[in-house]
Amino acid sequence: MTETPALPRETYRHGDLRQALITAGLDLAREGGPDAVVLREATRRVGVSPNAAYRHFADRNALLAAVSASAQGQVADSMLAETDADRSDDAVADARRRLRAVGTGYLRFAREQPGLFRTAFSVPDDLANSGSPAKAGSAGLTPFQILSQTLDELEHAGVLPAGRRAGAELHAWSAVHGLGMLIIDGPLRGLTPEMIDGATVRLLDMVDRGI
Amino acid sequence: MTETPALPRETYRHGDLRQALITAGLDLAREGGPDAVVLREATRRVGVSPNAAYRHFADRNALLAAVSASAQGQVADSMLAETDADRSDDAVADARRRLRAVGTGYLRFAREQPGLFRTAFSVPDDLANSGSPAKAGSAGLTPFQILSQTLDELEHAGVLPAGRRAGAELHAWSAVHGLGMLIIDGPLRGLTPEMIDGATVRLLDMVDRGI
DNA sequence: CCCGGCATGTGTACCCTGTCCACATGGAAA
DNA sequence: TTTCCATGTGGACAGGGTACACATGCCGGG
Repeated sequence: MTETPALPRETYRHGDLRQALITAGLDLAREGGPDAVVLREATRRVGVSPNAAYRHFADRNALLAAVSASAQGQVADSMLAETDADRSDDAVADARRRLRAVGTGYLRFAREQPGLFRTAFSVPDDLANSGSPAKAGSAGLTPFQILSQTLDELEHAGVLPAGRRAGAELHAWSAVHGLGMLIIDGPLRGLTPEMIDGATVRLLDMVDRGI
Repeated sequence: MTETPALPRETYRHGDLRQALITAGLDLAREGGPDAVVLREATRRVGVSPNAAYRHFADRNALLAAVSASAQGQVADSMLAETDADRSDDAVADARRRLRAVGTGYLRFAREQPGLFRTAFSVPDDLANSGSPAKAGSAGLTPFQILSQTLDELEHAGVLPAGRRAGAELHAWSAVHGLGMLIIDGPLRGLTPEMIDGATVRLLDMVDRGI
């Protein structure tokens, strides 16, 4: 952010080409999803030759992975943005409300930033990396970690039976993620925002009842 | 299937180039997902010049859409393959079992044919087309139609309250589809088949409880 | 303070892909 | 039989990923 893009730079070295490429990649992803993250275009926007990228990323896929991780950080922010920090004296209601908020934030991001959302989750990943700092949002937590914490609260509040706690991330995430995908480029495109809101609420009802 | 691929054909006309290209596209998709559906490669495998494809498809995207629809037909077959036709005298148990079977078949396909699964659902679609014959399996039903019928049974059996029937496709599908995506290239890759089986069962539990 | 090495960028080149245009061919309808 | 047009072919162009050789100048050791 310290230099003017697409203008010839003063110094031979760029300063932080790696981050600049990721930022450019995020712009591309926002506009057109993962396929739009084109290595040559990213370097062009940064004002650097195409091959310069190879000093910082093994190949296009490595760049895309970095962009994807960064997008996941934005998802994390969106998830937390929906939660209100103040707690009532009803731990059960709090915990359930919080799970809904996290899901709502997740789906809001999917709707508002479909390109970034697809990019965030279209790169093959691994559970082992689900806590990688590269995927964390401003709060330092990755989407998976946020969900995990929320489920922990649910368990402590006694809403989620201990026997169902293990792997619960999976189920909650599946439901919400699936709806996100179906809304973005599945058969649910074209629904009005109101209809999507309704579907979101009812899907979260299902999770609330079923988890 | 009537001609030998990659061999020079006898006649000037191909016979059914359109279908041959779709078949080749399915092979490509099976091996590498939607991105692997490369127009030139498909024509190459069929033994035809690249431009010949343009007599049958407006562009690469149209080919991909046709391949995707065909893949959805295979998903439909997989969903039905899991259901056993015989009914007991317990309509409630039957209906619930059938919903599980449909979900299981869907997820089995995702695991066994990840490339085709991704291809089936990576093409932007519309609810209005969810019943298009191009997406139907051998039984003449599309995945969406199969799910709808199953939910109708659930409602008739009294398991699904009438007030929750509308849009229930959405929620059931979301949950199962989300798990499929997470298994294929989300953070759940690398789980053993047993773990995936367990996750599948428990996810279907959640749907069963929550829908 | 200077200098040399190595990280970082550049240029050139190759192959692959999608797609446009002009042209060829031959099966079928008149 | 003749003609027409649906179907294929060939050539060409732009854009993309990436390998290889080369350039540059920042930085640490003398």
